[in-house]
Amino acid sequence: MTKKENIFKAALHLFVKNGIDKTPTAKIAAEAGVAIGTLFHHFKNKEELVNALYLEVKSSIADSMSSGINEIKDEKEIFRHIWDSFMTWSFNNPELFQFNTLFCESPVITKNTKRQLAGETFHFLSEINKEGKTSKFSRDLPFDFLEALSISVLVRSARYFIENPEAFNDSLIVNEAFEACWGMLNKS
Amino acid sequence: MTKKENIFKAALHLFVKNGIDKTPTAKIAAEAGVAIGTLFHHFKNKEELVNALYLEVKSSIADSMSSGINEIKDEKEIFRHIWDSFMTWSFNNPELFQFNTLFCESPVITKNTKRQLAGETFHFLSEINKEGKTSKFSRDLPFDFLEALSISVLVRSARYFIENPEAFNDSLIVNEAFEACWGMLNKS
DNA sequence: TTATAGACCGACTAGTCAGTCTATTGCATA
DNA sequence: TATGCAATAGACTGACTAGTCGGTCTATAA
Repeated sequence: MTKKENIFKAALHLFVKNGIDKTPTAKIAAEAGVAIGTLFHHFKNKEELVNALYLEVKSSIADSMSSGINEIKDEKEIFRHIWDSFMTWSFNNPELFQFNTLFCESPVITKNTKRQLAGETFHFLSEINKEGKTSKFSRDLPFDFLEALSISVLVRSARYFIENPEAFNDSLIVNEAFEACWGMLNKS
Repeated sequence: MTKKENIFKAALHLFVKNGIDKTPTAKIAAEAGVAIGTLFHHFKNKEELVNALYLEVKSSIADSMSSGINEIKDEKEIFRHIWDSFMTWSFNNPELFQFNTLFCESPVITKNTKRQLAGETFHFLSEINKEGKTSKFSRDLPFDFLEALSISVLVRSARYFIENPEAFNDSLIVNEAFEACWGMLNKS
């Protein structure tokens, strides 16, 4: 593992644990086993490090979600695929997941960087559902509202599974959680 | 308005706008039109100020939710009452709402203080729904999971209404949003 | 009129942190 | 071997911040 990767990993860990503002660059360097100068050799400043981490999250999550999605036709199945891949990704990358939920609204994340994740991660949702302004979900609400609600439920479910790993191994619970989300988006 | 109240208000405003860590006590004092010494006369330290603000949120929200809830018997109606009062409170107190969502998980909030809000605000939920370990919601999920999901949807809906005030004046949207949440918690 | 309490003031201190600077090492190519 | 660039190191600087301290001002009570 390169020193740069070490810095990355240490920063992720400390940011999630103590918050970005409460994490001195000196501590990041120390945990990475690297001198301060080295840290600032690889990243122009702290902000750049944070934003790099943010893009890392973004690409990691996008990778895991996009695979195989184009083959699926049925809408509920597509949404299920999104659900499953997000849950699995979150469960397997709890620190990246936490970094995302904790800091995706942080002002340290540049507008430039920002335009990409929270929106783009779930861009699939938009692509799939929006036709003009109409949603394919049957619940009669503005599309951006439904989108916001589903993201919020996706994220909260993932957090629950991280905190209760045994629930994630119980397919009855995972299914029912998905149905709960689906039931929110669609009239019965 | 007393100077203490001014400090309170300025702190709330700046914390929500810039974050707790990025708000120097000096700026709070300045915005409150008060000397630094005065701020520290009223609050032992910055942490105490934050925690005081937190308790303010808590009591404000609890006040608005508890009124009249005991008269209602029908379960869906009770949940609707919770829904309505939370939406109204959030809509009328957007800065308190934001303070809550932004900082309720912050480590600056003492464990002691913490034990009270996020849990207790929606304590109604628990009281009303839990009987032993069984939920009165028909969705077959652990109660704490359903509770987490409903809080998350409540909060996200409130945020949507704050950001889209015209939607909050459209009772069709408000009703349908409630039904969406209800549809998540209950099988059809 | 004097005494007491406590709200209020702001210059100051001690410490922290992001980022710089200068020096050294290793490695690749001429 | 010589040259030059990327990587590494860590002492250091300057800006900033939480909180202090000695003291003033005001209002009420004795």
